[in-house]
Amino acid sequence: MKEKLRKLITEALKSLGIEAGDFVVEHPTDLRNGDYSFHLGGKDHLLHQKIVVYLNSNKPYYVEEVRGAGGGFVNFYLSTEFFKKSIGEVIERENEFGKNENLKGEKVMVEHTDPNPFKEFHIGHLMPNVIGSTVANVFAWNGAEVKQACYQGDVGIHVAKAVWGLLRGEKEPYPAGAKAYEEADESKKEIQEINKKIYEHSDEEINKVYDEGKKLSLEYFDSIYKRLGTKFDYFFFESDGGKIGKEIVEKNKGKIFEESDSAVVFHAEKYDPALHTRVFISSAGLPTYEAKELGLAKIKFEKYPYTKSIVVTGNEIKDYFKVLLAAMKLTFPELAEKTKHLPHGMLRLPTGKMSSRTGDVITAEALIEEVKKKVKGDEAVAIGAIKYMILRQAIGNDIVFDIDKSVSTEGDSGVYLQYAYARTNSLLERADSQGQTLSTDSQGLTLRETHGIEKLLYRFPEVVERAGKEYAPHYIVTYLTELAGSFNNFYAHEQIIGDSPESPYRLAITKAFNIVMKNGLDILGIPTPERM
RNA sequence: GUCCCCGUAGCUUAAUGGAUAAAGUAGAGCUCUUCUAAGGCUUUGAUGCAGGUUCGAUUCCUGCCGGGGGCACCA
Repeated sequence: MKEKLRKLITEALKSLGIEAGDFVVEHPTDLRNGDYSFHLGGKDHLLHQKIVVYLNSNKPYYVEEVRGAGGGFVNFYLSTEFFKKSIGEVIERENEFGKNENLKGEKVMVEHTDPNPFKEFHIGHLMPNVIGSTVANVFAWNGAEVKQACYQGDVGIHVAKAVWGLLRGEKEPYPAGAKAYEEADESKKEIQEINKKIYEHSDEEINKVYDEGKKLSLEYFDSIYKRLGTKFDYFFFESDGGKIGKEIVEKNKGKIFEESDSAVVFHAEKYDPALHTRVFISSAGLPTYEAKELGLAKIKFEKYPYTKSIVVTGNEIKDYFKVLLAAMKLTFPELAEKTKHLPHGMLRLPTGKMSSRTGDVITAEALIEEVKKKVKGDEAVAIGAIKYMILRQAIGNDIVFDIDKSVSTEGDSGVYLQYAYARTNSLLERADSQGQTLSTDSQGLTLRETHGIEKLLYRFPEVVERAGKEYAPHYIVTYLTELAGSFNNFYAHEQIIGDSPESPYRLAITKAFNIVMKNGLDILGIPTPERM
């Protein structure tokens, strides 16, 4: 639609002998200002008038009227015919409505969640998990072939800490190891020794403890993915990335990487003054996360030759990732170009609530259980509430998770959307059982009376498209919330004007709303209970 | 010290350089009693400060104030 109008405007300008220049077709925030509008800039009133007159006398069926407005805006009001047709289109395409093929042929890999074996899956992992899988869905709806990957830190000092704890029979191996590492020099040395042995796979006893612990950890993660509805296509491990990464760095030592204090580093500030030096291979000869990630990029591409690789992680490694990309640009320029880092904020809880027995770490499961308590044990509602809270705002900002707000039944919550969807299910079912039919012919209902629900429904595909272009799933959340509000409004208003509830047109709108809500929630990964 | 991110109604958040800065919630008032009131209507209320660019700035630039994060062997 947007493109059609853009073309229309360009043609109009051309036939008026005006340079097309830059203009943006957009939705006015206020529906009274039309369904679409554009602005030419400058303040040539005469020109402005000429365009409006021209467009009005050459308008296609889908435009009802073109009006000039103050400040040089030109507003398009779409026709009733268009809206009726769009409702029909929603119903016809059903669970395909909203999909487009903009990214057809693209192969996208989204890496997210990345929990570390031997450690807990805490609330911090919920952010990348929810954001990553939603971004993956959004790209799929835009026509791309999408694979989801999980990268797990199965080697490194944190693992050594946990193994140290396991070897001593500690009940909570990781916290015990972490504490000992900080507090006792002797333990620190032991842990570093273990770390090396894990890399080398050289000690029988450690291998046994390690393998068993890793297996248990992965099973534990699997159970959480199941609950959250996450589906990974690939699992990568740091132990794999490390090996290859180290080779890559060593091959380029003296060229890209330099030796310094017996470690191998990359002086990123040489290429960009805003960046800093980072260690790629430690003085103990072990690859750091930087080198591992370099190796990972290669492994990923060999498994799945992507055209785009998205890595979802926390904000705190934003600068580090820039350094990594700078290094990748020199080693694998073609991969660096395809890599996009998507940093997100932290998930925090209001202080004082939910202290965890294991210390200051709160597991994802504990949070889910806590939310469940508030919703009569309904897992689908609890998961939806959590996902909604994460997705409702722009990626990158911190979130203070307020449990009570997350399960609020009014306004801004996942429950509200799930309820709106479930409600239309029963309306449709009732109508169906009474043999009522739907029709997109308005039968006496005018658009004014329907309060603009159609004016939102047809926009769904645009929202999906924009969410993909800007990595902004929150556009979809905002849209669905607005749509649900509009539907309530529409429904309440129908009661007031006394129209028959069995109006075929109303039924058609209800059906269309039901479809869009379902599709939207599917993209967000929010469960859609049929009944509530 | 330096680099990056953030600062919008009481609170939580929106706003591809555009129109009277948008919602939810909280506050005030009103509304049904046949279909889910988990609803609807009305109302109060905001861009940290000072400049600059622009026809037009929450958005871009500079400085300041305030909060968070990174800055060599953790990830």
